[in-house]
Amino acid sequence: MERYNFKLIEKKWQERWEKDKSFSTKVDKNKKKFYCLEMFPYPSGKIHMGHVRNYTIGDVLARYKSLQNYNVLHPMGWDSFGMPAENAARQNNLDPKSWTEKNIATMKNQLKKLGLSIDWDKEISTCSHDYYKHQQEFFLELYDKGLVYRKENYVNWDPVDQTVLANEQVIEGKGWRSGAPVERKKLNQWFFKITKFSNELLDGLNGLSDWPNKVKIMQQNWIGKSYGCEVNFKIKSNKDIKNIKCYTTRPDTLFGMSFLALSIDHPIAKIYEKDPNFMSFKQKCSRTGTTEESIAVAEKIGFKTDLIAINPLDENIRVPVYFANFVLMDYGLGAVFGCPAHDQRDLDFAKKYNLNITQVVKPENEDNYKITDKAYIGGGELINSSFLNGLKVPSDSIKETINYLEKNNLGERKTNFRLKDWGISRQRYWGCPIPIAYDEKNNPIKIPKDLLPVKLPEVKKLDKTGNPLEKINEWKNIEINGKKYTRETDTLDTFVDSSWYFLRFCSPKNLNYGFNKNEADYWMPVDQYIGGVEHAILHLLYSRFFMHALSFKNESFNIKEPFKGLFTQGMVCHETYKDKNNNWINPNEVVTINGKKFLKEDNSHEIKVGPSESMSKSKKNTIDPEDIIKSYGADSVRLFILSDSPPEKDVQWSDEGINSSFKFIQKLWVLNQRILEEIKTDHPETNENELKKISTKFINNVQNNIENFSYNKIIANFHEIYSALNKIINNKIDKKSWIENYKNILVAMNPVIPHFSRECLEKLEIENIEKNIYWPEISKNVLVEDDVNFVIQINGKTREVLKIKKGINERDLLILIKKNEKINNYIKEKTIRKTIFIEDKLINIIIPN
RNA sequence: GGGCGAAUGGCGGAACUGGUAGACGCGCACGACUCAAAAUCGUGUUUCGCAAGAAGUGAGAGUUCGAUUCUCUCUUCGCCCA
Repeated sequence: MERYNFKLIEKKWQERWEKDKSFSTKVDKNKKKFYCLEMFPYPSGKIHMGHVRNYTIGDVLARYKSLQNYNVLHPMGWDSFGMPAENAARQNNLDPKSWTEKNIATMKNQLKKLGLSIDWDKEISTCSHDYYKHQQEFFLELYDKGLVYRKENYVNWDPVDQTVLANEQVIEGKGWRSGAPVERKKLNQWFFKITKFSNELLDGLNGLSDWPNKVKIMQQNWIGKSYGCEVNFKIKSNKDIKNIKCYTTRPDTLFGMSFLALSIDHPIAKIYEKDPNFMSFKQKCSRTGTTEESIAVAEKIGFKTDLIAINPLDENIRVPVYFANFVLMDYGLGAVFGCPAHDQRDLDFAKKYNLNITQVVKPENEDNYKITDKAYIGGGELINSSFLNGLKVPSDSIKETINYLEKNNLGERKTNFRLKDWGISRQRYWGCPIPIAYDEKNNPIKIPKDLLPVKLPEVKKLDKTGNPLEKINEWKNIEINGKKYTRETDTLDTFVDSSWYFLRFCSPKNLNYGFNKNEADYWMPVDQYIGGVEHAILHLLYSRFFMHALSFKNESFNIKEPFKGLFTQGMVCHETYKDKNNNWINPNEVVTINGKKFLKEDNSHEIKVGPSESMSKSKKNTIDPEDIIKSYGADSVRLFILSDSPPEKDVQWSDEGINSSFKFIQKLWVLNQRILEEIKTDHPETNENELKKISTKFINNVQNNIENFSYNKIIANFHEIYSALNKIINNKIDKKSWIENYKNILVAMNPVIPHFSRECLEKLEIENIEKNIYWPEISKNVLVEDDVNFVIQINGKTREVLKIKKGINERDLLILIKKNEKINNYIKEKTIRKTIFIEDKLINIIIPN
């Protein structure tokens, strides 16, 4: 028999699809739409297995929905601005643009070989002028709405490379490339006012029923709404400071207060700037990075002022005021009161500076609880708190304290958010220029719309340090309406690029605006968005914000939630290998002999096998999809990447696995030829309905499993239908029935192995086949069986399973099973105490032991 | 430290709202074909036991006629936040 030649067949269908523009879609209001989107890739060079998994999952769904006659939008583009291009350019002396374009060409070609049902006419690339032009328009639109502003903010500064570092480029407080200790530096930066929508972004999560719960919880925690109050402290001082306001979620612990701590960026700090001791303290603080984590890990240090704060609940409690490195200016009010007994950070601080530790919460049922090295943060009842004593912590205590503070004008109930405004300035070349210029007094002006896009100047070579845009004077210095200006040299965070690309896909060629209303209204929101969980917070939150921002004060656009459904897939893992010198070894340098792994070039050199970990270049455990497609074909890869694990979990790549998928397709091909042979001889008048039954069951299972994202079970269904067909192939089945049912089976396989399925469908020689390929309607009554497997239990243990006609009642059943020798051995000579009877399912007979 | 989730054969994993635990695949074993091997096909494969049977879903309890599924405690691991 002829072997399945995937090389020829996959090429044939990919060319056919491309020629026929099979996946190109237009707005069609008579059809239900389905917008299926996978997170677009960064063009880093080649596709990796993570892409293969992501896009295969999406493609199965897109093809399935197409077969169900949805109008499916399934586009692809490139998240093509960003640091890797810049780094590669610096290292290899080339320009980011051509590096990026080359990568896009390579990866596009690779994606095509996977046989994805993508509408390539809608391809976009965020680094192209016709994309970022509209982004600049949006920036200005948001600017006009008051959602963009400029302020001074701290950044991670690498003093050696003279550059700003992203948080992930700071490793243990040092610059990732230079290794120099990172400093805090203040820069003027642009911000999106995401906090304006804190409440909306939080509440909006409730409507997202097709999102994984864990992602919603992560976003909820990130937004971090807290209920507390602002407390006003009177200050005793010889300076002109009368009071300080603190934000707290635990006003009920006020009686345990032993100090007040200010951020070094607090306005009061200005007064101390003449004090050299304070300045050296500030200097010390600036050596800590800007991330919350680095601040949390850093040693807690303070600078004692001459101020004394008075407890608003009892003016006899007077405590010192410190500046402290763990207080952040942009959370709350940049000032907190310290209650060491019930906050670990405060306890560490108090021990260091010998401050009082007063316990004010007594845990329930523990009368002699003592605070030692650990702060007590649980509930209980208030003690040592004067008129608040006995209140239940935290439920009553917080409420009552705030009531008291408000009544006596000592404080005010406030909700607070952890979410900070989104800093969008990046001191980088390879990004979207910010459409702003400055006059000689450094006042920003908008670049007029008719001068957009502000194009990036081309550079042939990047210097090793600093931002090249600052050095290109002919670009930087401009004239607008005869006046001289200097351009903004920062570019936009690439998260901005990806915050609206899904909207651009609706009308990728629209020239005068980022999208066309008609098309956006039809396609949006994305019905199913698929990508890695690593974007669960930032990318998804920023995209949601961007849609809120576009909808804000806008009567013609109101799409606040861009992603109706979200699915987060797991990673692709592989075993790791090391040689005797502990060097990582790539899987394709390893051979297996008698179940042991050896170095390929030297078969006597055994390899240490490490645990399976997510594929990464640093551990060298990557498998190149292109190699795999070349030797096994796209359908085998698609089949395997879905088969072993549920898509939301990690999957282990293995040679045995891909090999078995390949062999399975070969087996399906052999089966296909046998069926074609079988169909040639008609057996009219035969009343064979077994085929109808198994095909209906198969389609039903596949359908359910696609809709529940149980893609691994679809592959199990494929194996089941294979063996079922193998069993009945020699039954006398009439030709019409064969063609109809087998066609339906092939269609149901199509989303996963489209080339194979399409080729087999062609071989069936059905007239006008193209129009006949649609997801089969199944008649559920075919699935209804006359007999059921009835479970007979004795004292809760299954003793027998009987095939019995449906609808039997308990009495008849008991008569029947008494005739069964095995069961009767258990129950004869015993009194039946009780029976539990569940129709068509189970009987449990309870007898004395 | 907090939040979320997971734990089932040698391995990846099935088991719909509590009702036959281990679908399907990998691996392994045996058999067929072959001088032989590969490939292919067939059979078997939770553990103990020759068998009848018994035990069994991380550990321990609980609810129930019946628990992988529900409740509580604990252990380990993963992810996110700090």
